[in-house]
Amino acid sequence: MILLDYRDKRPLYEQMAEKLERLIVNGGLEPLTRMPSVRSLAVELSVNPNTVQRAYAQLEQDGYLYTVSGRGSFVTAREEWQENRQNRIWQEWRAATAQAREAGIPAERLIAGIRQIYGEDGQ
Amino acid sequence: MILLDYRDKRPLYEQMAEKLERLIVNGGLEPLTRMPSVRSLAVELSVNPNTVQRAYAQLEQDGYLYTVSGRGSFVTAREEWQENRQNRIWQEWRAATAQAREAGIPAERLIAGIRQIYGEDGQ
DNA sequence: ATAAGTGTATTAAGAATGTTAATACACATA
DNA sequence: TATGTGTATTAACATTCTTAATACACTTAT
Repeated sequence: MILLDYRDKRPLYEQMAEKLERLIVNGGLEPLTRMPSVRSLAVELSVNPNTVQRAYAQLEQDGYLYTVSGRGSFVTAREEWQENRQNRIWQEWRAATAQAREAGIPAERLIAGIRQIYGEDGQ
Repeated sequence: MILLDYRDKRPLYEQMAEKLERLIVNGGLEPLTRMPSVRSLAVELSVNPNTVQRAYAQLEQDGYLYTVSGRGSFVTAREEWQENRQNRIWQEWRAATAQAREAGIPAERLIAGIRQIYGEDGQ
């Protein structure tokens, strides 16, 4: 399913969470399907079950997974995690924009920045 | 000059740097004037000189101070630190905007956000 | 020259935090 | 009731961070 990189200096659970998130965002994990159990994935990757649990908890916190007690963890429906993700990013963007205003960057410059970033190739 | 808050859980140097930055940004410290020496401010606040040094180093890194060897640390000219500050904030804003694009937030929503944030009272 | 004032580099001790593992618990279902 | 699920708790270990002690380098006034 995923592969850990031991040259990566980040903690295992963070690395796992990031790889799984990317997998979900890129459609590599079908919504509503069950994730591997904490223990089975732990065996597969040779780590402690708690490490997998922590990665799952992070993904659940971010809305990518949900858990049914005793049955397992499942991938959230696309529309749902997409909305959560957009809300998080939107909050951060607003904070960055408020800072820009406070620093005296004119609104016109921001709008020009949007044109540039949204214009680069795609869209 | 400044006062440390011991209920604040952040490290001393960070607290000092933040308070001094605010002081400079708000015009409480005249550009081109000398800062208190590392040792004198350390005595005044009852901390180790290295702690003050670290705060000063941070401020210098961010362009708020500059140092003349053997003579002391001085407040940077307003235009200069303002430009540094805007550059930092601009970089962060661009990153946030690129993320917004990747998450599928439409450009129009961002532009509306700018109107709202820049419109709130002042301008 | 030299003393006193500046910032800075180096090192170490200690504290605080973060990460992983061990273990036991609670729930669901075959 | 046995097996499979996620979760809570605790502890050990590692890592990072913070502060202090000390010595160094430079400038300037005496």
